Amino acid sequence: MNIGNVSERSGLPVKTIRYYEDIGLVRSERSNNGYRLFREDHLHKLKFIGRARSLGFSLEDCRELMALYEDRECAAADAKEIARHHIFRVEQKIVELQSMTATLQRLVALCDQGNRPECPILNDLAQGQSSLEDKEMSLSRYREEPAVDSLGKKA
Amino acid sequence: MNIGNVSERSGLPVKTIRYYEDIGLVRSERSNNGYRLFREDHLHKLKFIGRARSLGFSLEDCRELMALYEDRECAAADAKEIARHHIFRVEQKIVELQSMTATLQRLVALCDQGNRPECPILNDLAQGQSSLEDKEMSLSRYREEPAVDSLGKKA
DNA sequence: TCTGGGGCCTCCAGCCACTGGAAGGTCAAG
DNA sequence: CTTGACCTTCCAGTGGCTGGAGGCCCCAGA
Repeated sequence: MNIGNVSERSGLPVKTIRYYEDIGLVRSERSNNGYRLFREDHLHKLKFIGRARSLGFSLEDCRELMALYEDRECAAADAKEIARHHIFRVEQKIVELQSMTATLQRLVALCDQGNRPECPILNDLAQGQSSLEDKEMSLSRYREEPAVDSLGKKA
Repeated sequence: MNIGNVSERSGLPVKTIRYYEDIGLVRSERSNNGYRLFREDHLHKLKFIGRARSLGFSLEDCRELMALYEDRECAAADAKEIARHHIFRVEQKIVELQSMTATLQRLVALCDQGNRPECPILNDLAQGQSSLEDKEMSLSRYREEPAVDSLGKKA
């Protein structure tokens, strides 16, 4: 298989596959013309990575999970550990984002009520306490773990 | 005020403040020795940005919000629009993350039940359907909006 | 007056996970 | 023989910082 074919069958962009090879996440042979040559098991690995990525695992996580998958001894416990840790990070992130939207929604609601000369959103950002009853949110820092990275990508 | 002072009072790292100046988000004067010189209104702006960032707004959002804050006419509606759009993105992100943890938790639960020779997590990643009843999750792509970026940072 | 230590400066490189583009080689169809 | 799709490499950029090198500046203490 050439890379375009693998891309189609794995759902990963061509550039991404090349990038994964670059950082040593997958390997490939070469045919005489210099083109990358992929076999079924390469494709399999790429799908594995794609699935793990879609669940939010980092590429380093993927590397570990793949290694576990390769040498199958006692892998389950380790994989579970990685997954559990990942769940923890994702849940933290969710709480954080929920807290954000809650605050923003209160601000927008205040805006909707109108009958105020100034914008409550901008005021809150400027003073950090103008319009909201519970001010804990404002200016609170979210500087914890490296956390879960964004999965939003352009298709 | 020197930059260290501003850093302390705004809660933003020195490097970050310099970076914000670099990208033209804030300005500063210079004293004779070449040190950056900040006044109260610079500090005010930096706090504004810090608060907006803590609510998940991008630096581009911050730029817009600040511009709205500067020239106060009809700013409220625009600010609300930005906030609303931001809420939308964050909520999408939350749903996405919830779906992830749900899947992962099912996998970990399967792992905990034991009495399987192989690890359900790794199997699912490898086949995308081995252990889960509802397979929609696996290999589903999350390629939408540029989305909300990670807020996890090292302190 | 010297010295040390802290704060400040600029510039460069790196993080993650790609993505875009330029410049060029290869291959199959018409 | 040309066209156009596909492949190659390499370089640069994204966002939002962060770390480090190398070098001023300034003040307190000996």
